Amino acid sequence: MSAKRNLIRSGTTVDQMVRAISDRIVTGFLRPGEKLDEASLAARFDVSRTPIREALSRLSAMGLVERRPNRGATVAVMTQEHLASMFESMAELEAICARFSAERMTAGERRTLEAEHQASARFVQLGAEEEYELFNTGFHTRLYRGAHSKHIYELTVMTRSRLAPFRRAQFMLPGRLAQSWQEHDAIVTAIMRGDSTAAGTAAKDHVSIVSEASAVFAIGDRAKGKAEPFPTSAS
Amino acid sequence: MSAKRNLIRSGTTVDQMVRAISDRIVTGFLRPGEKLDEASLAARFDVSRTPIREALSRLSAMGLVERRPNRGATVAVMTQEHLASMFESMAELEAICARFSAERMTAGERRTLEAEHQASARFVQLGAEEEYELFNTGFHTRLYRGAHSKHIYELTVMTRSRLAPFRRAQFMLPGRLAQSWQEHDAIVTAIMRGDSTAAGTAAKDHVSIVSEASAVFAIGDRAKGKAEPFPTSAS
DNA sequence: GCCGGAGCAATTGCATACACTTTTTGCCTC
DNA sequence: GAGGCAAAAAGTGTATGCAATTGCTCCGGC
Repeated sequence: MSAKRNLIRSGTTVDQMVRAISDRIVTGFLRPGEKLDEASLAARFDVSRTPIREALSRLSAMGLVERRPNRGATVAVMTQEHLASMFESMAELEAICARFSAERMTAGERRTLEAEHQASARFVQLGAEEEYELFNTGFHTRLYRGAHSKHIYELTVMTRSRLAPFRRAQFMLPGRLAQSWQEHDAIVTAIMRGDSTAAGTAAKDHVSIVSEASAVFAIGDRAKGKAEPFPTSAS
Repeated sequence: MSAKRNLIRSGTTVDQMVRAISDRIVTGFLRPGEKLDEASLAARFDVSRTPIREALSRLSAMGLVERRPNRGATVAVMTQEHLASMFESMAELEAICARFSAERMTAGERRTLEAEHQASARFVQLGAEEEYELFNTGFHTRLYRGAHSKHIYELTVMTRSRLAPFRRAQFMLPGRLAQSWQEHDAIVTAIMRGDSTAAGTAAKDHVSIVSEASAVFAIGDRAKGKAEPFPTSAS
């Protein structure tokens, strides 16, 4: 085993490969539609083809790469339509979670949700984007858990993780923090009232706005033709 | 390659293994929580461990088996709560598809949907369960496609496939065929009118009823302990 | 008698070698 | 010169062997 890889402390080799390849995909180092040759990847990361194959399987399940039998794997092409479709799905899923949360959250869950939400106002005042983003993730996770439906939770988390790369830049928009907080407030208020319809609507609107904000960035990124902003390691 | 396996007509070895293992899981031959030893499975099906490993990966992604690093795979335990949660999700997803279909289906899609639906009345009159089940799958698929949202489609199909084993027996209930057709009719009518709210509600109700019907069977099936109804090929 | 650690067996993870499928390239024919 | 077929090359799919991790058992100490 190469000494190099020992330094990258982490779990199994497959996990490392999954991370390594998905990183290169979401950062654009590997372009959509690009062919992923098993042997090359294996050589590139100094492992055998076996863990590469398994990593590609997992990435395929995640939707980051496409695999066709006997024809190898390619980086999944995320068309603008598909991206829109995923945000749309995300809005519907969040709406479901919010509705269910309004109906099913325990008193304790409601208290925690509201408390954390109120606490996050501080980050808005300070303009602490990092911290707010961290809180934001937790807030939504709470919402998903509050639905008390394991499968809905899984679907939602999966969709969110697939959208993650396209959401990164949203808080760079001026005033987005405060607006986000207001939207959260509408959701929390509805949930505290037990008003599932209002909670659903608020959640859907929240995602829709994020969607628009992100789409601008995602597409802007592409359109600008930022083709080579990455360290072309080795080759 | 053993001549035996050549007779089992199908794609790659991994596909066969996925089918074989998932069959044994959904039919109860492999019980929930049971350990899935790679070597044993490989010997059992007369293949090497490699395709078995990949099959287990896929089944894990499907949610049929659980895998822990260095600890092997076990048949996923599907609690009654989780099953209920999945049917609930299915109802919500179908509702979304129906709503979107009511809003977005093209004139052609609407025509086809209605035509096929009307044609299926014949299967009900004849009591042709096999044919109706086949049509039924197509009907729902049309609904999912009609939503014109690739990601929603994927989520819905995925959830449906995970529920498939628990739905098989539903049409064995007396009068279920006619009732199913009536429910479909409500959905189709709403979609033809472009009434998304009504379509969503009708679709949700439809799944809820299927859910109740299936739950009875699923649990009954297990309790009866149908352990050995399968052609134990070889060995 | 119970708890803890070291050694051993069993099983998973990774590497390499071989087989089969697909694709490309070059040659032959029209 | 263009089209098609065939053979080779490239790349995926499967098998097998070895390394590494886990869990168990057995022995020793408290």
